[in-house]
Amino acid sequence: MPELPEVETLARGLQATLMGRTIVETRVLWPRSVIPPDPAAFARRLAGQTVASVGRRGKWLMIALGSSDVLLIHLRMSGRLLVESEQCLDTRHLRVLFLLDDGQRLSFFDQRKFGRLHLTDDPAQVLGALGPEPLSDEFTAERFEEMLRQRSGRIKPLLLNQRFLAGLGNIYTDEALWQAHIHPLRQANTLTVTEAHQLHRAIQAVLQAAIASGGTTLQDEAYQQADGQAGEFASKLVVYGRDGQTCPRCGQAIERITVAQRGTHFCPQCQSLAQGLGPAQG
DNA sequence: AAAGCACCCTGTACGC
DNA sequence: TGCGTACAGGGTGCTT
Repeated sequence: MPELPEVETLARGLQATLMGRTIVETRVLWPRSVIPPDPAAFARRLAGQTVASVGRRGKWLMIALGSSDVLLIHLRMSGRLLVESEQCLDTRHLRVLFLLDDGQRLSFFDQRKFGRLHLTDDPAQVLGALGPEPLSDEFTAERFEEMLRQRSGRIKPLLLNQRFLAGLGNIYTDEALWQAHIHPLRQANTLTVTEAHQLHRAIQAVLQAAIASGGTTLQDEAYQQADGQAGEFASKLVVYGRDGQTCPRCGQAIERITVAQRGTHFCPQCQSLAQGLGPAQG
């Protein structure tokens, strides 16, 4: 599933390809993929617009256009964006198609139809509610520790909450918690200062390593970089999808439990719950 | 504030 | 073989 590293990789790839390109024509094959949901208006508004820049905020891809319009794209579960040549004819799961002035096309595929293309001149309305960027200068260990102190919920669902922190999904949350030796059910405000700092470092390390590998492409999965390449990080996952396999740190079997309706992978030995489920003592 | 659930979808994996 | 059902996932919105 596309999380921050996958969207970042995609944004970098698209930046090189799309900068300065003009959208000649837009074809919406699945109307619910676009916001506002009037495909004709969506297409009309995009016609003739030129790409000024491609960026990312959380899991949102941002394509800034020549006007004040921004095309915000969320891939959700199965969305894919590919720049293709004109003779590419695979239209399976194709939802939106942009014809570009250089003869190429930008194709939005989305098997499960959860993804959204949001055309707006006020991106803050969509992005404003997001928590801090985990790789930004503002996201310091001290700030993270402060954020955690104010929350009494379980750490895993909290990390998945995009209003708390932007960009983490199920895969990198499990990996970061493993790296920081923290059990997914730990209550956020019971983490020690040391643990909070470890988790902060783990989140940044996991995201940076994944970006360096071009993201994670799971088997039978849709995610691809803008040129269609698979990401290389899947082989470096330690806990995600590896239940039953041994923990490379201690040799214990990785377990899979359900937390807040999400499959959760962790090492019961390294990520002990013993240090504190309830409120901090003394 | 926290937690649970339904919803949006489809392909795959399973039981019968 | 083939049908029905459970499940995976991110995010929103509702209820408790």
